[in-house]
Amino acid sequence: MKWPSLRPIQEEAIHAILKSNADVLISAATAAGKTEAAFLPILSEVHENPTPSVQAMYVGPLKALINDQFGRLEDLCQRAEIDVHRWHGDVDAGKKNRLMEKPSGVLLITPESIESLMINRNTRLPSVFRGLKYVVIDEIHALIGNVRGTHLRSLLFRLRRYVEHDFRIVGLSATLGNAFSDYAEWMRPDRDREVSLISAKDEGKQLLYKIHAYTISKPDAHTSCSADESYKSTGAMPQDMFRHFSGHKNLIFANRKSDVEWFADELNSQCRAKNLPEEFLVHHGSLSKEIREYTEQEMQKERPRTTVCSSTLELGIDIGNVRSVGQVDPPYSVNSLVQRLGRSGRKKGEPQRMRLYIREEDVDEQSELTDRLHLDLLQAIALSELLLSRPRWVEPPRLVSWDLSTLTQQILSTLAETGGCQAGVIFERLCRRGGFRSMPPNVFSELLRGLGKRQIIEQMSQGDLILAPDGEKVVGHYSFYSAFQAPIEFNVIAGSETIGRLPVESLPQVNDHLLLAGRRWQVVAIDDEQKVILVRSSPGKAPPRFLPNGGDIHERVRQKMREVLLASSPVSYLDSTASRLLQNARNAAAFSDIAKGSIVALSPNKILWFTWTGTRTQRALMLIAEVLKLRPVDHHVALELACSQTEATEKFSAYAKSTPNAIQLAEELPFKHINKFDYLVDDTLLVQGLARDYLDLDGALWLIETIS
DNA sequence: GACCTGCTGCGGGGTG
Repeated sequence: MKWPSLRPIQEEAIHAILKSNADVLISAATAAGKTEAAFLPILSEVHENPTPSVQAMYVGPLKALINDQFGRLEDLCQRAEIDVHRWHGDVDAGKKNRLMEKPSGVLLITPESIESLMINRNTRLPSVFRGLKYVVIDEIHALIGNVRGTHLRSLLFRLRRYVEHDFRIVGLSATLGNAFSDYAEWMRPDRDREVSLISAKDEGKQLLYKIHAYTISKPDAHTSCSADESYKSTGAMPQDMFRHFSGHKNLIFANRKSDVEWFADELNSQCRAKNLPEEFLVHHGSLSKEIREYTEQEMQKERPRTTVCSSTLELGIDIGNVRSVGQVDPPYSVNSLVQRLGRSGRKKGEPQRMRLYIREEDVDEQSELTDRLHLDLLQAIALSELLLSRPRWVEPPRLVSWDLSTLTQQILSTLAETGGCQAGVIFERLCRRGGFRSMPPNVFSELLRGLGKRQIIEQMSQGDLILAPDGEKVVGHYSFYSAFQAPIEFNVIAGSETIGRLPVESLPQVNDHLLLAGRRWQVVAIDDEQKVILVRSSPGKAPPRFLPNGGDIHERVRQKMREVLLASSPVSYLDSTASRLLQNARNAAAFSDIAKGSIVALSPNKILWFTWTGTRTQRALMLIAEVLKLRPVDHHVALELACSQTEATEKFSAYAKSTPNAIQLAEELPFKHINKFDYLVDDTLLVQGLARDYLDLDGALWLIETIS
């Protein structure tokens, strides 16, 4: 390959893989040569001991990533005469059939396609995977701690049945943080193999970092101004963004797809006003594949281009050398801030550049206390402080203990794989020796009974369980293969071009204006049958609507926000507005005694309880306050309660003394169906899972103790 | 208060 030398992580990986029997985790920035680090030793071994079977399997979270890696691995493998195959939804059936008939070499695949193999190609599995020695999991941080990771882990355990000798796992990631043990636990719950860690040294890159703040006037409650109106009052922010980013190659991340569209349009309007070519592109998950690929290709060229994007460009898709990264509004985790920052300054000697843009409401003495604390700015500073701290802290993955939705999917899949099976055998494969180790046998039986009651599965006279006709329908539909829930969407089409998709729950009306793919449209017609929205070009503009879908914020981030608020030292990377707003927030905090106690009385019958805690604990507190009939309002870092301080303290203490239990509390949740297959599970079981994974009662009780 | 991801088999029509 004409490389002058190997990188240190590549040399280390060769030793770890060839000279030991351990599983391996490789942690290094994107484009640091992780794929080669894993595959150089693996391919050497495959080359020396060829067998008529797939010998190494690469699992990637994105089709685009698999396509990228396919090219690179083909280059490496050609000379060694090792076959490389890819398998995902866009690969044609002929190629798939050929692999099934003559399995060999390296297979690149998605978790969902492994699921489809289990169901549709089960008779071929022994010959295809008999000689499997290595499973390489790319971007492993994107899979651990969510249902997709639980799914993949279960599939890998199921696959072991077809493998002659147990395979080793090599995980690749750019942000492991200090959570090595969580990853090791995920990979080897039985600790039957060592897991060794190989991580690239911090290169000590120069970092240019700035937070810009803007005040926008609060939408007037009396004129009931729509959410769209607030977009119009962002003031000097788009102009500054244009000055900071035009003429170079950059990425600007926004938290919402509607913001991506809005800011791309604002920035391109400025190009037009200045008679410059439009240089701002868009990238997010509701755009058509063609438009996303166009943006990815444009970013690889030399021309100055800035892409406004959602988290789609956080993962390893190759988008060339990015000069600086922008971020509109504070992100939600240190993890994602690290990933985003890491997209800039990849060239040797280039600094990393990050600009955060924070929108804060204009406030005065009369404004609500929570508004006067400028919580978005505080969150941005808190995340920045955690990002800049050494050693750096990032959120550890949360290993979900009772994913009943994905277990249900795996039960149905096992029945399809085997054509019928004893309950005990399923329990053995999926739970006792599978991915769902913490599942007690009695809960598993109850889950099966629930599926029987719903006529999804049935028991034959000899005792074997099989799929009932309704179960066959669930498994037979192509949407079965993924463990995660996806919304129903309408395609947006202009002429013969598919632009993107919009969720059925928030469709526009005919004649409405719409921004999508960085262009302005008007809706011509909506076809409910075909699920199609026809649009044509039009000068009017309105941001598109997508579904809100809140995620979790870690408690450490909220604690850091409190620390920043109660400190008095200046923060070095703020612009003048941000400094002024931080000082105002600190003054408001001092004036309202937030430092002294966590409860602030707003009126005789209204208090704010500052909890500064993570989403799971806050959720539990909200539910408890509901149960206590305190009419709570969630301000994220605080609870607003309709009572006096004495009443709140008394009621919460009494609750804490009543030996509360998490399951009873979970029963109070208004919506219990969170994940894809929850509709096949009895509520009595779901609340047990929710009590473990969705609410943090212990954290809530601990906070209650601090106020009583 | 948010973002992202994935999947099949078949019929119809065009091309070599």
